[in-house]
Amino acid sequence: MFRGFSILSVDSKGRLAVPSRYRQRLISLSEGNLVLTLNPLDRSLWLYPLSEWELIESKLAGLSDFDKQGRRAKQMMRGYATDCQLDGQGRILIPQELRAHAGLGRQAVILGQGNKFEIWDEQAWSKLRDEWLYEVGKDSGEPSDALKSLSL
Amino acid sequence: MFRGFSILSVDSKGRLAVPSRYRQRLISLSEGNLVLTLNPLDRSLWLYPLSEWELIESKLAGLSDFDKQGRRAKQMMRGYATDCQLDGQGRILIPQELRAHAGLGRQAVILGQGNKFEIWDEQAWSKLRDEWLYEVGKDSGEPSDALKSLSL
DNA sequence: GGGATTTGTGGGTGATTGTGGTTAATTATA
DNA sequence: TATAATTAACCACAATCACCCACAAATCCC
Repeated sequence: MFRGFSILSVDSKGRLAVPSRYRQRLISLSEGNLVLTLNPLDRSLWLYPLSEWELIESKLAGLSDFDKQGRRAKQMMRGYATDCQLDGQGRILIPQELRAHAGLGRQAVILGQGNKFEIWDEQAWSKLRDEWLYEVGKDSGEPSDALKSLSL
Repeated sequence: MFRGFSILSVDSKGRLAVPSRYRQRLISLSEGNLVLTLNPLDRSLWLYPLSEWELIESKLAGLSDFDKQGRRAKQMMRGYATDCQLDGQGRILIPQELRAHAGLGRQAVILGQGNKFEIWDEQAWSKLRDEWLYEVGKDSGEPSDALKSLSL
């Protein structure tokens, strides 16, 4: 399971270095074959090892086309799914289209999220984090049932 | 279960020595593998033995991505969860980002909190403690039902 | 109380990692 | 087919980190 946080730069060619602590695992999981796609729920990207992506793909195939949310998620994720490979320096190239969707500027944040990574524009991410911390801290907002019962 | 209190210094590189009385236990629990993440409820950090963190992670994995609050909790807790290892001197390195979240200066406080440790900036902690003692002393705040029936 | 040991703190150094750039290959376009 | 644009492979530098050693303060033990 992937976890953890890094700030990385996206260079002028749209390349992003995957933090080295993950590389070995990515190589042994799928020989460094990765799938990058958009996150249909946020303005960010998801990066899967190929083997994990294949599981996702079969889950998506199971979603009914008559459920609108499901259909859209399917379209987005599959439609934008891009194969990529770690280069010699452990970087991936993020296609223009996907960079635009996530609003990726010079600095990006990469978050380990279990079976995948999530990639955000650095500023967008800090904004989101601050807002969330504020919400949670207010201590008046209504936590969802799932959260209320969560003991950490 | 961890308990107790220590004041420790954070050196210029952001390292913090785990009090030696805990080290043996941390090593036997998870070979000195620890996970440091942010405490979303306060400006402080949580330090888990890896084995304890894995329990938390599986709780988080159960939250739905289609529920916004659940998704955010997952992103934040997992995203900031940083693997660390005790170094030869029994220290951990606290990443810049996490230090910033907790406002960690030169002196830190580490509190045993059951399945984890809580790490505070020393000044922030004393302030909080004093405020809390003052609040409770006033005896006017409304304790929740759960607290009212608590005998300590 | 005094010596020995453990513990916390600080710093130096070499290896690793992230980043930027250059050149060659491939693909697309005119 | 030639040219432009894009992508891949390669190299080099700079910042960071892990590892090591050294010292001082606290603690333990006789």
